[in-house]
Amino acid sequence: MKVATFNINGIKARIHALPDWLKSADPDVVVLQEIKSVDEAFPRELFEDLGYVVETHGQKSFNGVAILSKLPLEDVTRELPGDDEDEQARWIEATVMGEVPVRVCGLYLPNGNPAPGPKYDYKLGWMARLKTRAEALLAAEEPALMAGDYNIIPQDEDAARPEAWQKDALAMPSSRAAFRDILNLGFTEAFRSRVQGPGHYSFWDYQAGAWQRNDGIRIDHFLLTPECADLLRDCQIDAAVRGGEKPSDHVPVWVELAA
DNA sequence: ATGACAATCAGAGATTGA
Repeated sequence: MKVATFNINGIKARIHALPDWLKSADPDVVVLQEIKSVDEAFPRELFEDLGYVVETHGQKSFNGVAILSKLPLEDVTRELPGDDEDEQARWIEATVMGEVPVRVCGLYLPNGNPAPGPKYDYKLGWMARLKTRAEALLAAEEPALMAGDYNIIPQDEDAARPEAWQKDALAMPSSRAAFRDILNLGFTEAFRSRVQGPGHYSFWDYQAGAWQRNDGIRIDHFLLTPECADLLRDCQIDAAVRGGEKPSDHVPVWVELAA
């Protein structure tokens, strides 16, 4: 079973690029971030025609997440628990009924800039709620994963120019520590469990020719429970998608899971 | 230190992003 994450930076703007990638990569499940659309405006038929079940958690203008799946989904939920006041659409989860059922959580973690400030406080608060949900996933002792745009550069090797990010909410020591606080509960970061070393990125800014200069950062991640890590067969970044027609600034990252 | 670029909503330019 191939599960992917892709921050598409607007479904309307990716109406060609996303189906094109789905046809070539043929993932069974995709979690999308930044659909930037309300549920009613999401072009679900486009993906249903490609064989996907569509579950969205949309919002006007900003944020918004979704799950596309060729396998049946059960128990879809759309809120990260812990703050009833939080109006931002950044979380969706469902159980994918494959050969082995897998709980798949799709997340769009807050950017947090400028830091310090209220947006950074929101990021850290959101990560504290994420940790609580992560603990519950571990306690269930079942295959589960949390995938999406974490807006975290885990280590200096995950940026082409780490010095440029030192004071940024994506790479500050307190941001990295909050990420490790979750990882260290017992999750496997899928990509780093299989690939070592610098030069692997999932985002390149639209500005200043970042793609052409390979000035990227790696901020889209998969965290697997131990039971899910047992199933991990591969994890790759589809970097070439960034060079396509009218691309998102992020590219897809995917895992292959097998019993 | 700033802006570069893109998307959204709206119907110009502000806001957001990373």
